[in-house]
Formats: sequence, structure tokens, C-alpha cells
Amino acid sequence: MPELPEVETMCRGIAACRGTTITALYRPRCQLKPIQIRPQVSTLKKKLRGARIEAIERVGKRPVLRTDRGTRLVFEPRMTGLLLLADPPDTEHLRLCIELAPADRRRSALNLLFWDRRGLGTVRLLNESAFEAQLGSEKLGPDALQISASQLQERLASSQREVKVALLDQRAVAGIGNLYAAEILLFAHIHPQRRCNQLTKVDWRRIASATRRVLQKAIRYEGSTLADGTYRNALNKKGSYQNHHRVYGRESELCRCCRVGRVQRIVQSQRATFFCPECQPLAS
DNA sequence: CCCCAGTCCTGCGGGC
DNA sequence: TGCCCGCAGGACTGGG
Repeated sequence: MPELPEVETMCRGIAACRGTTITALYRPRCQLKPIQIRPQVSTLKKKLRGARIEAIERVGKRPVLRTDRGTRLVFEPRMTGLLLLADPPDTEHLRLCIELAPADRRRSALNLLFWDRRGLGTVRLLNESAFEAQLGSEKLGPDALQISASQLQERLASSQREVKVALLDQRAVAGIGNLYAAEILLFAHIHPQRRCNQLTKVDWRRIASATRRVLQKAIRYEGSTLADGTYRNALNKKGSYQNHHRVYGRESELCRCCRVGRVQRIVQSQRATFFCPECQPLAS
């Protein structure tokens, strides 16, 4: 579930880690199947102990810690992963603990935690070239908050895919997931099943502008915490953008945009899509 | 190259 | 009440 707004909120929430030094790193005892951590934790300890965190960056849907050794610790939350500086929702899903010493000795030590209920998340330490190869511009499109209408059009207009499916392609544009794709297309008034190669320049402009608008607002509300309550910010507090969803998860309810149409749920490439047939007609 | 279906993983809720 | 099954959708893989 964490998409761009949730990951951006995570990164802002752990800003206090910048300038700290890693003193310890360990995988807590856990009955569940361990998450994928590369390299293995013993190697990771050796490579990270004493390293200083120079910056916290968001790369698409991934929070990244850049160290003073030219390496990057890349967290991939996937569905249910969280980065926390506070107590986790529970301890059995705690996957990785990192102890941090602040530069200012008068301040207390920090505990950065990676918590993940489903365990689909991963943690990787990458050097400069591995980072470029795995998360560079060859693999990841421009960030969804920055992408222009013409960039979006250039990257997708030749595709035969349905536009909602294409917006989830991280090589085209980085950061959009299933939830925000639905909200973005509602604001753009584009039917999710329209084919990319049939959209006009005006359509791409509307999508690009809706993308910025929806994601910026979702960041202001610190992301969406759905009914399962999984997503939390770094202090284990819920986001509130779910209260502003217009179509996502609202099947058969009145559209909160036009208040005339009823939200429809369809399945596209094995994923739920929500849209309003009034606001988003298939024939334009 | 382009695109789709299957896979990983856990918890929850519906149906019986 | 308890069990089973389907669903949630990140990213990746293999194959048509």
C-alpha cells in the first residue's frame, strides 16, 4: 500500500536520522518467515557499523538512507512495510532494528525500525553502481510529483495498454500505485480503461496535473491509512487522506465528485479499479 | 520489445 | 464456533 505520499511521509518522519551514525543493526527474533535482506545481516553489520547517514531520499516508493561510504540502504515497503522511530504496532512483525547515535552527544540515541506485517518488503545495501543499475533512470521513470505532461505523453502515448494499468508501470512514472491511480484518473476525468494511444495532449495534461494535485494533497494529509489500519507514519500515527478518497474503496456509493454517479468497481490486470461512470465516461 | 499471468507473504472477513 | 477460501496489490519472473 505505501505509495508515493506514504513513503514521502515516512522519509519526512525519520528526518532526525540524518547526521546520525549507525552503532548497531540486527534482525529481531521472529517466528515468521524472514524478509529478504541483502547482503545477509552479518555482512550488513560490518558494512554499516560506524557509517554516517548523510541524507534520506525517496526513490519512487522506496525510502533510501545514503551513507558517507557511498552506499545506500534501500527499504522496499511493498504492501505493509513501515519505517518507524516510535514503538511499532507489535513486535512479532518487527523485521530490522538499526541503532543510531546522534552527532550531538547531548541528544539520546535513536532506534530506526523496519516493521512489515506481510513480509513482502525487502532491505538492500547498494553501492553507487548497483544503485544506478537497479534504481536509475533506466529502471525507474521520472518521479510522479515532478513529471510533466509532455514527459508522461512521451513515455506512454505509444502504448496500447489501458491508461490505469500503464500509470502503475514504475518504468514510465515512479510512485503511483493502485489507490492513487484511481483518485488521479477521477480528478482528470479519464476512464481507467481508455487506451494510452488514444489519449490526446489535453488528456495527458489533465492526468499530469491531477497527479500533482492528488499526490500533494495526500502528502499534506500524511497518506492513507485504510480499514486494516496498517499504514502509519514514523511515529505510528495514522494518515488521514483516506477521508478524502473520492472513489477508491467506495464501490456503489455516490461519487463524491459529482454526487450523481455511483462508483463502479472493475478488475484490470488482476487489480481492483474504482471509477465514476459520470465523471469518467469511456467515450470522450 | 510489449504485455500478461503467476508468485511471494500474512491477516482479515465472508460463507458455510 | 471454527474452518477454508479469496482478497488486498507492491515488484519481479517467465513466457507468448
